[in-house]
Amino acid sequence: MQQILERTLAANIPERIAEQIRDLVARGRLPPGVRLGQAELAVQFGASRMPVREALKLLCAEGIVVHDPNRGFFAAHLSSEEARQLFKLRHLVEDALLAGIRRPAAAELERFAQRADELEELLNGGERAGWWVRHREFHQSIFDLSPEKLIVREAMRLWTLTDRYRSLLPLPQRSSAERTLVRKHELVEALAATDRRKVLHVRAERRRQFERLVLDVLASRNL
Amino acid sequence: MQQILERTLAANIPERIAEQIRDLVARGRLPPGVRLGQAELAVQFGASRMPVREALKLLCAEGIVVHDPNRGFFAAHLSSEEARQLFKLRHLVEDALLAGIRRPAAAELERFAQRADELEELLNGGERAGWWVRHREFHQSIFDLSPEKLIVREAMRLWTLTDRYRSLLPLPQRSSAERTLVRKHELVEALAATDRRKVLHVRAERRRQFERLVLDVLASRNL
DNA sequence: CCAGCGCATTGTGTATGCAATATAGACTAT
DNA sequence: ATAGTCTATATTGCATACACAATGCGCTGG
Repeated sequence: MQQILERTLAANIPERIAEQIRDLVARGRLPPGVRLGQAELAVQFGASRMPVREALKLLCAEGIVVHDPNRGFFAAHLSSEEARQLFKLRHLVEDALLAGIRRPAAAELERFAQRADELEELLNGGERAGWWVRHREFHQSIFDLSPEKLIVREAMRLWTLTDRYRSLLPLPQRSSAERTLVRKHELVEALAATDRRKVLHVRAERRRQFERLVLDVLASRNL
Repeated sequence: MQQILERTLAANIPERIAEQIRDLVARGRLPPGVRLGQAELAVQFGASRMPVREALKLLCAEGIVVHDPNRGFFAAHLSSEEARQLFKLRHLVEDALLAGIRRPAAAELERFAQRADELEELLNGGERAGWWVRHREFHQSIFDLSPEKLIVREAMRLWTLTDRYRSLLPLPQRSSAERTLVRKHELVEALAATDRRKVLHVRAERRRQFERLVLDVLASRNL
């Protein structure tokens, strides 16, 4: 089970570990409520308990891990109530953010289109693993068109928090996935036309669709 | 300079230390950009470097401390740009929050009025130290009228972040302080009447006033 | 047989030690 | 004189070690 630290851009160990754990949680690999033993994780990541501890504290601050003092760290539980509030915040923050994005340069537009194509490829290839991270990157790069960096960070934090709920969702159907991709290209076109209203609208619709799916699943499981 | 850990409700050491440092930063005792050496703080708080480190990481996640890997922790800088974005978020979040508060029970109303009076007393006594923490508590108790606990936490986080900027402000003039108090009692009345719109309006106005003051000071100092 | 208590075990929280990295100052060469 | 480099020092980051708290189990007594 010895899982090695994958090479990433982050220089320091705690962040790398946090990234890994975040991913494991997001992909449902570490189910909600599970105990996150420090020693166990330490050997899994080939580090000592201290960086692991710091990573857990980080995730704790992000809200995807909870910490009972003297008892330990646990993967945070999911609830429809939390989901609702998270989405409410996301709607507020992302709408405000997208309302103020600048027009992308030609090279950036190129890159957006390219990324949208990549996403299409990944989807056709049936790879679900890489999909969500690329998906996230794609939208982050859109957010980055805003000069309000602090708000962008906030938006991404909320994105991460809601992302945990994706693991609940069934695999996206082929048809719905295609609809999503159409929307992505719609988005790129809107960006090209500097049609902020359109960008905002497309994103908001997508977000609300996601929200509906999540809340439905949660309701059906009495969470 | 041996500063002892004051007794507080928090059980664990890192949180207590974080609280202290947060306070020192908020009161301008640790000016922006200053180096926060781990060993130094450790001896000041009579603890070892590890809890201090965790406290710093905590504050780092909160955004009032920044961390250059392998270089150390520093008190975060202030900037009008950050302030603007923080206030933008506060406006969004608090407006949404206050729009959904419930009517306080009779006992709670009593408590609000009492707190407003306490604030008046503190102001007359010229005590500036206790004022801001009471002020904060007062508004937190209003936020707590919302069932959306996660959003309340978010609001308080943003409150803390903007609170750093208070240290820039000159001492409130007597007259303006009285105006503020009038507004507080206005607020309590609006709460009593379940007039959400009024509550929202009073708070929003206050917030924008604070924002203006902060941005003016920052502008005058070319920050 | 069950409830309550005490002990052992497990795991967290904190302290200390050591290696690695950044910083400052002096020295050298251009 | 100034820029560059090398070295000494201070500080961070991680690992190890130890103290303490919580949990679970067995034992005893009712």
